[in-house]
Amino acid sequence: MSGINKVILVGHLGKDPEIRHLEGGVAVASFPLATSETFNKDGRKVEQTEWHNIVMWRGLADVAAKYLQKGKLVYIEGKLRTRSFEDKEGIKKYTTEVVAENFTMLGRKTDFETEGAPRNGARTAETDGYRNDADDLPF
Amino acid sequence: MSGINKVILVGHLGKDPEIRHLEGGVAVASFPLATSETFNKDGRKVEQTEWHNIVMWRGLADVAAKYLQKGKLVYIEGKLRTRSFEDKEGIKKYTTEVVAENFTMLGRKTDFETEGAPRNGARTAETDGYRNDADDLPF
Amino acid sequence: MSGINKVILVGHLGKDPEIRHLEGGVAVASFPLATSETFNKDGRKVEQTEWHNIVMWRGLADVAAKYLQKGKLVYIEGKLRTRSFEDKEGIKKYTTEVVAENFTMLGRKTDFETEGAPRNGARTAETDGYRNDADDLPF
Amino acid sequence: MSGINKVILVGHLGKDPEIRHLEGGVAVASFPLATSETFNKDGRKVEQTEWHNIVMWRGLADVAAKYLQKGKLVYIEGKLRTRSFEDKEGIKKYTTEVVAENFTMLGRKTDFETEGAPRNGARTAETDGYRNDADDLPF
DNA sequence: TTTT
DNA sequence: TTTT
Repeated sequence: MSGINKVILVGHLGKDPEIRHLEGGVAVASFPLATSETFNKDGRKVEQTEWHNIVMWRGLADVAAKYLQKGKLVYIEGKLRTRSFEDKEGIKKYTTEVVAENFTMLGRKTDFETEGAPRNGARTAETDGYRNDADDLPF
Repeated sequence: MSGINKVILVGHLGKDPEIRHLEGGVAVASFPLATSETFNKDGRKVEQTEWHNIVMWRGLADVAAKYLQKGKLVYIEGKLRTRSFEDKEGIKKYTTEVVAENFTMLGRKTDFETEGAPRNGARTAETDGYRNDADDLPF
Repeated sequence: MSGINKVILVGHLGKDPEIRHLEGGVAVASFPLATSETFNKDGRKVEQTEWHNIVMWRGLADVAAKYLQKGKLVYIEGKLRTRSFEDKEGIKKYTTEVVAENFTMLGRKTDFETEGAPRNGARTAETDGYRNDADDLPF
Repeated sequence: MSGINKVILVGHLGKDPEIRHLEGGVAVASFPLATSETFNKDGRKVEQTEWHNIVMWRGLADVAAKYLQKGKLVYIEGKLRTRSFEDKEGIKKYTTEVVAENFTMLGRKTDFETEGAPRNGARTAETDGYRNDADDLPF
């Protein structure tokens, strides 16, 4: 039976998205996202930051490349996926990623403006609330 | 600023929960959870299963120990947490876990009955929809 | 700026879906869904049931018509939408509905078999985890 | 069996929270929240705003009274609840509300500063990521 | 490596 | 009635 595998994050990009193109031309964007939590410990405020590896495919990767940047606040919805790989020493390791299915930019209007984009009315419908229509992801 | 780090899963336990008690008596339960996704690939049905490491603390661990079992269908809400550890060879590795904040059992009523529990009206409010009231988790 | 409007429900259908076709042929399915919550009140178990009006459009409505039935357990993801209408006395009233964006059937395999469907391997990828690809909904 | 009834919203307050105290002293805060969605219709950008009635109880209401204000951007998690009431003409009507279980403020640091609060370091752990510990709500 |  |  089918199950549910859903992740909801609101956080800041730790770096600009890194874009790769697979053989066949499929675009893949990836970047780290920080979600911080503040709580009281013995009367002192403590901040705990969790880092997530975000991966975006195809059309979503293109939009990410265009609008997401280090420091931006973003809402991301996706699913968990753990895959194995071999490091340089040939040791098998595992990594868990959040494969994004859609994202929405949060924050001030100026936050949506990028270097390469016009400063007036640059934001399109696709920038906020972009939904991946490619559910035929290769995994 | 604070962010959001939320995971929502519906899946089946791959094993009975494993219960440990830390020095101080704090209970920790852990078990693998499978979420399956079925999709069409070239006209054939393909099932993809993702495995998640679930961790429950304190009161939630106690309830898990009492009611959760291999094969049960459960809804879990929690957050992502990646931690490092050294394997037996002393190699540093990372693992990502879902730290559960509450869970709800899904499925038939008979699914809530366990070996050790009475067969009549055994299910209490705590079994379905248990919420962790210990937000002072040690991480 | 764009926001987030998301609803996640797991519950049982109170009735079979009711299917209508708008002028233009667009299919709309609607049905009530019950989500129950059990809690302790003064030592006694009390069950509280909340009823939700679910609406599905286009392809999702077709799948609902085919597979969803009174009593089935289903996971639904969607968004809130409040609209006004006039009752028979001409009094303006409001109703809040959950416009589903995708759903997944939960429960036993036999629960996925319907009257009109073959009893062997009838379940297709579309039955569980159907995602609405029509984001151009008329509202 | 227990179900899931969960709402996740990110939006702006349409008004300051309105605080009432029930007999017994229980605090209740309520306010409208707007979630906007932008999409393309025939090449033109169209914005659709949905309004939600948010209700917060007890400790959560107190925190809301202290920190939430008209215009603020906030993440809210809660559940749906439909209740009936009689309007001034004695006509029975229904209203659906989102009973918040926790909220997190989003946006710039200056957005967390209120009239009555000191401008330096005013924000405490409670302002972002407040979780309602009173699950014994009166409904 | 983000943000407050 | 919010925000962009």
